[in-house]
Formats: sequence, structure tokens, C-alpha cells
Amino acid sequence: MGRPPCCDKTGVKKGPWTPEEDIILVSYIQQHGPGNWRAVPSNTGLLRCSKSCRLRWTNYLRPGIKRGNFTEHEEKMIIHLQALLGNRWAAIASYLPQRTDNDIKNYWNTHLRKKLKKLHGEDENTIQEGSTSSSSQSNFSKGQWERRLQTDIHMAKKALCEALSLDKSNSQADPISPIPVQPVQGSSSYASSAENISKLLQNWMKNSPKSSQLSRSDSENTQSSFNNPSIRSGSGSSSSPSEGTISATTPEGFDSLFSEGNAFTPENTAIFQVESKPNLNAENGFLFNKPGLEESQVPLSLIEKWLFDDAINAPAQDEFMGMNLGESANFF
DNA sequence: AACTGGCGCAACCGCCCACCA
DNA sequence: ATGGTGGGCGGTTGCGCCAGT
Repeated sequence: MGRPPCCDKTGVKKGPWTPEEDIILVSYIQQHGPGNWRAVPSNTGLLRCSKSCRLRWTNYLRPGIKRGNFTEHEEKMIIHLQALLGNRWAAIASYLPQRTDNDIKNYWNTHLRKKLKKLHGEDENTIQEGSTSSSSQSNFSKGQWERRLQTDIHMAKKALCEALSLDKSNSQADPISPIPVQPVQGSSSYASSAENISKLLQNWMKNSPKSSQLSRSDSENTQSSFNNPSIRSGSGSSSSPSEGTISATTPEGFDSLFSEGNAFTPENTAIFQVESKPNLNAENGFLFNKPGLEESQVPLSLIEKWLFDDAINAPAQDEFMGMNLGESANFF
């Protein structure tokens, strides 16, 4: 039969996550990698649903997440992509690798929708939401649906093209390149996450005088995990400690890294160096190495090859931004 | 100073689909 | 082949903060 239930609802904690819980979760993921979420609550002692752990990780703790104000460029992209893809926030988020779908969704609901509403008046509903909600999708004319499908295919091709030519894409000024993971400079892949935690902990320490005492046991736990060089890749199903290595070579260990006045900086984040040539894992944002699979040896499936070849031959590089998206194209 | 309403965001809920036993 | 679960995703809610009165 199937698997046992992910968690019984009794005794499951809800509401905002505490820094202690964050540390425990990050520590665990450092050791075991993201994935197998069902095992997380039991293995960590967190009184959280596995789903809650996954969401906390993907929306807040995951490496490479950029928080704060959206740039004008990001706004434009979101508006364009929303017009093209509808409320498929995960798909939109894949074009803004530093933003989570939840962030984009929130930003859309709180900022952009109102902006557009102002701009369009009451017509906004027909322009924007008419193309988005799943309930109205059934009302799509065949032409609309096909156009959307074509757009998706075109984007998939572009995404693949970009992904397969990473070297170039980093410097290309294509504003809508769907890069799965923001290109990382050297070794700072984990630093983003650690930076999140660091900021979080600094606030926590300011607000909670007992925190240092409390974090004692946690830090012992997390120290070992941060000094544990193994990161497992992907879903954790195919895991090998050698797949990715992180050098956490601080003699003071985790405590010193997160102690007040010792926030993560470009200098000290360098301690989390990924040894050897990294591969990007789009799902979890970690860098890891696939043993025995050099970059030049990545095999292309037939479909990938087709998409890649077709994308190269397609002259529609500017098609995306130039598409008639109604008023939204002239939003700025 | 106290109250109130709006806003922003983190987290939850429910559905769906792929996968597993 | 089938039933059940994990994980992904979009919609919604709840709560804290802040400006206005």
C-alpha cells in the first residue's frame, strides 16, 4: 500500500517559526539535504508538519533568496509574465530565481494588481484576471489557449537554451532569461541562506537576552552540522556525501559565525567554499557535483536536443517583450 | 494616548498529480 | 492495477505594523 500519513494533526505546532526552529531545520538540511520532508519533524524533533517544514525552507530559508523591495525590472518581468502565464507563480518565479513564488504572489496581490487596477480602472479584471484564474480558463477560446501553449513552449525552449549555455547567459542582457538559479559567484551559494539566518539571529539576539543561553544546545547541534562537509543533492533519494562538499573551516565553529557583530560578509562567507567544479541544483539551490558527469558530458535527450536546436534557429529573441500584452506592456 | 482601518507578509489550506508499495 | 502518500502549487487567512483620525 501507500506510505504512512505525513503527520498526524495532533500536537503539530502552527504559526510563525521561531529562530530556534529555523536553526534546527537548517541544521538538519545541511546534514541531510532538502527532501524526504516527512522524516524532518521526527528526526529533528520539530513539532511541525512536514509540509510546513518544506514551505519554511523553500520560502524563507533556502539559499539564494532575495528579500525586500522589488526592482522596477523585476516588476516589469512579473507583469509581463503574469500576462503571459497567468497566476502560475511557480513558473513566474523560475524567471526570477532569487524570488519565491510566494513572494511574487504576495507582491502581485498587494502591489501590482492595485497598480494595474489604478491604471486600467475597472477594465483591469477583464485584462488581467480574465487570463489568469483557473475558473475562467475554461472560457478560453481555442486561439487564446493555443497562444498560451505556444508561449509556454517558446519559453521552455528559451529556458533550455539559456540553461545549456550558462557561460554566455550570465553576461547576456536578456531580461527574461529563465535562469533556474541565479548565477553564483564562486562559492557563496550557501551564504545567502546563512545570511538570512544571520540577519534573523541578530534580530533575535537583540530582542531576546536569553537567546545566547538558549542557543547553546542548538549551536552545538548546528555546529556539528555546519562542520559536516556533506551535502546531499536534490530530493535526497540519491545521496552520497561526496556529491558536494562545503568547507566550514572556522575554528570557532558555528557560534562565532552567528555571533553578534559577526554577520556574514563576502569575506567570511568564503569559508563555505564549494570544492571543485559545481553544478547547480535548481530545486534546492545548493551547489553540488554529480560524480562522473562532467559538464561537457551532459547527455541531451531527444527532446532537449530538439528544443535546443529549435531555439537556436528561432529568431524570436525579442518576441517575448514585444508581444502585445495589452496595456501592461506600456505600464511603465 | 487610544482607536481604527489598511497594508504587507508569513503561513496555512486544499487540491492535484506523480510516484510508491 | 490500485490505493494512498509526498510534494508542488495557487488561493486564502491571520497577524503584526503603521499611519491617520
